Amino acid sequence: MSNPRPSHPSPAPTLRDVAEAAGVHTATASRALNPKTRQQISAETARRVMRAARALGYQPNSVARSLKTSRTGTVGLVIPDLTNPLFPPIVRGVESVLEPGGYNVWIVNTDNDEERERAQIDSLRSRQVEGLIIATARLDHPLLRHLHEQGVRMVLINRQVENLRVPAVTGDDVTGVAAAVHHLAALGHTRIAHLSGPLSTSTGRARARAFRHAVRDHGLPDDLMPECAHWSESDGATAMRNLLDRSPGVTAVVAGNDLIALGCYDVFAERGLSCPDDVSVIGFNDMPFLDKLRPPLTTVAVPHHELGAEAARMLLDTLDTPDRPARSILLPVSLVVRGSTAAPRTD
Amino acid sequence: MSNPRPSHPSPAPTLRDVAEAAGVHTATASRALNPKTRQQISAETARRVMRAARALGYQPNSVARSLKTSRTGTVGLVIPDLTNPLFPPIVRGVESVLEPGGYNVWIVNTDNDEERERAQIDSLRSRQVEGLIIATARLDHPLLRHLHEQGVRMVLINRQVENLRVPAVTGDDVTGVAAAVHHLAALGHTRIAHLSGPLSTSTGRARARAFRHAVRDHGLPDDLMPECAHWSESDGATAMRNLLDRSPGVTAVVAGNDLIALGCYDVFAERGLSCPDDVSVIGFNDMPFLDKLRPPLTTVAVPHHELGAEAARMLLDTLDTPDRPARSILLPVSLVVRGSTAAPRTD
DNA sequence: CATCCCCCCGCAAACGATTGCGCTGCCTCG
DNA sequence: CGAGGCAGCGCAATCGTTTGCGGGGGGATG
Repeated sequence: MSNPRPSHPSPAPTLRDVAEAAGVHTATASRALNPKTRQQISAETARRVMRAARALGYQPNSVARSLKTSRTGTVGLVIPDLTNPLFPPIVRGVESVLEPGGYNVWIVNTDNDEERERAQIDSLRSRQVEGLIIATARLDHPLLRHLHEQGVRMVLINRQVENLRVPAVTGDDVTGVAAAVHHLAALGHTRIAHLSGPLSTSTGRARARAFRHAVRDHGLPDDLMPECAHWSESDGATAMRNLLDRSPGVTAVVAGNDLIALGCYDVFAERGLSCPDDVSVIGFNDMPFLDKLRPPLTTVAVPHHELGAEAARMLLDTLDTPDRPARSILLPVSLVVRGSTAAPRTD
Repeated sequence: MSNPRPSHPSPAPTLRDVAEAAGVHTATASRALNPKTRQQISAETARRVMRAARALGYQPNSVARSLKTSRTGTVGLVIPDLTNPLFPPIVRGVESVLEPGGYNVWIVNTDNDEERERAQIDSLRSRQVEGLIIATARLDHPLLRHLHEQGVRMVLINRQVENLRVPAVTGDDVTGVAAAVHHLAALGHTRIAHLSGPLSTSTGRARARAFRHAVRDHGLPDDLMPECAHWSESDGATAMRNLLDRSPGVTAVVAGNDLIALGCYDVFAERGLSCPDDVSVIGFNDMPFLDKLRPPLTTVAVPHHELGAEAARMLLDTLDTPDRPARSILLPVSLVVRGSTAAPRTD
């Protein structure tokens, strides 16, 4: 017979209840339940306690435990928007190393809003997270510096902050962009544009700078670099429209990321342009299902899962040994050539 | 001058520190800081306390607060895999109503593994979440019943459990599948298959049943219903291969979800079949970027954000008034016709 | 048989906040 | 001038665990 009135549950059993049921003191019960301290207790007593615990369905109250031990076993993961397919793999990567390491991950979204970011991080801190992994793309604002000064352990993903010795892990944007430009140049393109992400983000700026260097290295013009207001399909589309209107000679574009590239696809459809025959496009990130697009999108694959995993490893390191000097690492990316790039039309 | 040794941070200030700085008792400080109780304190004192708090950078320790008040302001959100594009919108939907409601959301992944699910839920409970939103697809297993008996407040997404009065919100699968079948039948298809999701999931079973009814209503055969082992592209592909081998006459398929439909695309590419000319496909869910596929996938759009938001509203309701009878709601879905469906070839 | 040691276990103090209760002192009113 | 009331604040208990310390009892040893 199941409980007919689940709305009036008996309160959850506490350690006291277990101790009483086993006829011991709470201290003894506590030690018996903790594998680390169990050897201080006679096997017989330990058995009795554990039996009582399981009979009562005892679950330790980790709020109380955290208060006493001042360890929560929790780290915060700050991302802009879970809905961006970029981030779920990062999240899973982080979890894949933190959970076996005994930590749980608390995810918050900031929507790239400074105020929300502050509020969310405050909330995480008041919940006593032991560390932070920050994967938001905003360039340096005082918050990070402030946190660092307060001794908050953290590691950054996809973001560097100038003059701040905080560990960071990022994809090798420079090499990725260079590979993309080289690929297009080798196909014979001479007027290559870059639809950059917002230059207020560290990633947007890095890729734009890398693009400029890459085209210069090939002796190509570096003035075709409109900026998208956001990393979104619609902003990519409007940037592409403007570009086409103002610089009709463009035959290839390196998009700041895959979403921006998708925006280009929309414009092609609008204007009856053919990709890759009329214009080639390269994305960035290699988010899922790009191989099923029309045409399949050539892009730069970034190892997002690894990005997350590596960041998590670095955080574990800094939690273990806080004095370790902050190192930053760059993960290799790779150009994956699909169907959205081809030699320019020769007419 | 920034702190040169962030590895030895001064411990975070406590309410005591604030109280001492303001020259009052902790009780007074507590009341002064809490807007609800602030009127018990003289304006002058309150000001002094608040000033001291902000000077010290005081952040209330919500672990201690939770222990005392036995309220954590946290609810758990249990999903199978954040990487499945289905879930991020649900997550955001949940957050969009819970955060304004004063709650924070803790997300966990189960990977559809029973053991992981149990462990994750245990972890959430030990952290004293006040409610649970469960969006995993496994059919009834004893865990849910157990939780319900223990009086755990929860609401289910995309899942019903038989004989259990737990609120649930789901998409209207029956109507969606019927619309898909009707669309195909109207185009002239007579041999329509269903690549069902795993029948161990509530969704898989519901859609399969709905499909059976729908084809019968149209006087069509109901024996073309292979089951996919998982909701994945690769399992969709193998099911499609088998189907094609055994029932070459099939001209249209209703896939259990979009991923399975994508698996069909892979098989078409392998075998040189044309979609929709040789065979039509309909997906389910309308995950992002389906309009950019080759061909754009016809699918049934499920309002995932709303699913999450509605579930969150129901959870808020049950948290407020636990005795309210559990109601379940069905959200309307809609067929969105794109390029993957057409009349069968007439040869 | 006495001594010592060590194994088990209980005592009690924390962790940082909240909150019912009661005390003080001032103001008001009869 | 005295009594009552109330505003403002402090006292101390409490939430559920963990953990240093000490004590009692049993076994081994001389």
